[in-house]
Amino acid sequence: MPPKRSRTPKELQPGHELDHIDRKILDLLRDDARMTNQALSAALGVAPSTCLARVKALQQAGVIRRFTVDVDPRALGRGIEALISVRLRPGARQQMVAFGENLKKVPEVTQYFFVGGMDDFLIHVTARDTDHIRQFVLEHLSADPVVATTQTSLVFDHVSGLASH
Amino acid sequence: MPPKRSRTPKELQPGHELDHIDRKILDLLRDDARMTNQALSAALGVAPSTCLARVKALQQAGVIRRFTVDVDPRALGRGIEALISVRLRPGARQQMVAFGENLKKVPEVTQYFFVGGMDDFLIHVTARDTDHIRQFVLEHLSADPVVATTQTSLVFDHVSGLASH
DNA sequence: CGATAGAATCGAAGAAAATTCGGCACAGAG
DNA sequence: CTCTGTGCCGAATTTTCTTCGATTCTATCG
Repeated sequence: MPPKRSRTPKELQPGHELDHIDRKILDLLRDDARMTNQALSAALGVAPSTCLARVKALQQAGVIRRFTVDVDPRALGRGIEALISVRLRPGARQQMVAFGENLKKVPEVTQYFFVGGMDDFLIHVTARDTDHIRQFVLEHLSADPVVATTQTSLVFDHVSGLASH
Repeated sequence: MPPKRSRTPKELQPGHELDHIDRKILDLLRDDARMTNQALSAALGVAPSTCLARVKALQQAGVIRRFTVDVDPRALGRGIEALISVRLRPGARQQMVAFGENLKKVPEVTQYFFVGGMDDFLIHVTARDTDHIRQFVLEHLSADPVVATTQTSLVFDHVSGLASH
């Protein structure tokens, strides 16, 4: 029998209140998700088995969406970052979801926001150089008929993964 | 003797070229950083010990900056997100670094960008409700003498943690 | 072409950690 | 007070991690 992988729900289960131990777990795992369960339980003052059950419950409830790694973009040959504001054509507002789905498949896109206000999307991209960014805008944005306007800003510094107590 | 924790350099070491195996490691760990070393090595077709050495080298070289968890903000009572553009006073451009440092300490701030273009900063915040956002802007931005203008946009959808092949 | 030094990989053994599970303690309901 | 459900504990089991010497690969040099 294959080792059954416990299914993590995509959606956050409602009604899952977090106590101070849960919050401390999240805080510690945010800093180091590879911390051993023993070290975690010791820092919390509970038994390892209890701690493990907590973490599993947090995953099961969708509080922890996933464990991941923070990779330096420069190591992947993406030394430059940009933020691109995109406004869609007024008539194409129904294709916003589809537009977002397409963005997920583009390797240069690391994250994007669907926002209210003047613009519709804000896209965060990583690239080799400015030419690479220009190529991305031309190929994936300007060429798309639903896109009305774009505005690109270079990122000089990006700080992420901050605590949320 | 306490188990000495191998120090991970803050800065990316130059000259660390990634081969296709390294890239696959990063891809797989991005999806599930808690994947066992055995499963990882099996997916790569190398021995567990080799795989472990690779991962350690990637950490040591600063390619992997850290292992972390993706937590649903709603679980922490932060059901609403916003992006806030900030322009600083022309005379206070030297205090930009200090401004960023202060942002790191504010719990509502999950990430921020220091950008070129019309605005100087773009801040991503999570909050309980719109009043909470308004309070954040008043307390941490409008009240700061170096801040010239702000513009807040609500986030309807946020997709992050995309692959970067 | 062949030799050699260096680096990377492998495999197995020992150490450490995760996981399971039966029992216990506590809180709330009846 | 008793019952019941929930969460916690801790030891035994299973799995995984980690180390290390031997081997293979690779690129350079004679």
